[in-house]
Amino acid sequence: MERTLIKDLKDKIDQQVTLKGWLQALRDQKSMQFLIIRDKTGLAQVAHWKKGNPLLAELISTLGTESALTVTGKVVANEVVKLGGIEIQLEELVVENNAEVPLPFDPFSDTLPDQDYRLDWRYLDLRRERNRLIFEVQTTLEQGMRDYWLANDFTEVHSPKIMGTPSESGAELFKVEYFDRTAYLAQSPQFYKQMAQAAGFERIFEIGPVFRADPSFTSRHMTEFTGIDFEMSWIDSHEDVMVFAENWLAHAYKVVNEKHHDAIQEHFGVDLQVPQTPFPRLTMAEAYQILKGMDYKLPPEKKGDLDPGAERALGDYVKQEYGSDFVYVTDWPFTVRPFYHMLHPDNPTLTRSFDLLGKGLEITTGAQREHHYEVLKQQALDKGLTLEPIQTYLNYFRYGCPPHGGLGMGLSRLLMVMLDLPTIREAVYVFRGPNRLEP
RNA sequence: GGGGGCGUGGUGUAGUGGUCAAACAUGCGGCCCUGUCAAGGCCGAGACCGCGGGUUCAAAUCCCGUCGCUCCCGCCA
Repeated sequence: MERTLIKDLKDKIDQQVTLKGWLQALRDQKSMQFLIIRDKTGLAQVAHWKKGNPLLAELISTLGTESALTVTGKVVANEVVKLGGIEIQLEELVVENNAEVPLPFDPFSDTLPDQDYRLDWRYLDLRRERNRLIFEVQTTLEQGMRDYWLANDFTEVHSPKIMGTPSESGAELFKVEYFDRTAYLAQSPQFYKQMAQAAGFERIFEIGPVFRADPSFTSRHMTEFTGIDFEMSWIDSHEDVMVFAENWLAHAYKVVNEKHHDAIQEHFGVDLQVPQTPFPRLTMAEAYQILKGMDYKLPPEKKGDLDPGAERALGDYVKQEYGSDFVYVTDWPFTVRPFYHMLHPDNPTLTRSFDLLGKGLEITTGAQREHHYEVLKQQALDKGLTLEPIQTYLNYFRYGCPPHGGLGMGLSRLLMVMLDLPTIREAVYVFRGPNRLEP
């Protein structure tokens, strides 16, 4: 029999239906049994009169909560039932998969175990509607991003994640055995994005895994995460990238808002708003002035850079001054940026680069890239790199590479910002950290 | 990698030198009551207080080490 979703039961009064879902609660009484069934669309009460089928009653008594069930019965309107005034009179029950008793923890309890313990039993934690919503939002968010890219002539690429040479610094790379030699997991698709520019793709994006061997124990770091990257040719400066990015992000927010606004409000207490464009922009020099005015003291060794506290302070500042959750911080010193960021023609100590902060959290780094072979080589040397290992990359700039720029964004960090999540471990399907390889 | 905090039944907590062979909530088992619906009532099982060492007449409680978790910093998305 065709499955009926719980949300559609109200249209099936006096009909026989089949529900498929989990046993949320069992109230096993003397003459009656009540099974609360949950599917993705809601909860429904199933009633069973024990004397009508004593054998079935016995089976029901053995069920553990969270068992996976198929239930068939007649839908009746009954105003006594507090759950929507509807119940199913049980006729048939198939136990698809009984749940052992006791559960490692009850996902629907008022008090939840520590998050680390819940990560051990991630699939149970994900049964909570709130957690499923995060990934429904993520799906819609990515769809909104893709819509916008596709409408603007972007091509999707999938770059390799196994690399033969440590590309940038090499400090945070995972080594893997590769037959009889060593390979590395990609810590960024950066070089391959730029290869597509040299290839004449003009505009490309990639959503894919990124690996960082950072032993970071914070609420916003992972050793494997999903990177959202795009790169575009024929730009005049990093400003072109920022303009595209803010409109792209606003579109993605709009799509999410249209589909999930009320659910997000209900589960996260966030009244989601589509961000106003353009986002405020602060040069690093301006950011320093603002921090000074706020009496925020940066550690002296952070010269030219921002620490997380400074980022939070700037986030507060733009919220107050501009009512914006987002702010671009631009024109970072070359000393704190990678060698391939383009320098400002009128001030070669600064780069044509930007970070995007969302509610004071760094979610994006972007820049115009240096596309002149000789200049790029010199910048690499200035950073103390040897050219030989990156020669394949440098070659992209020898035979007609257009000016270009782009950015990289952390998908889970964006979700943290969007849904006000306290830790990235909630924003990712399965968390990977220095001490977490399971599940 | 550096610094702080925490580690008590399945889970969440209380207890910070003796009155703790450890309490409460929830969950679990049994019984009672009941068309239940945040169900209620009674009874019961379940923790050598992360692990190892030390101080003390006495340690869940203090000290040292160790492991785990967590937060902040560094690093970044």
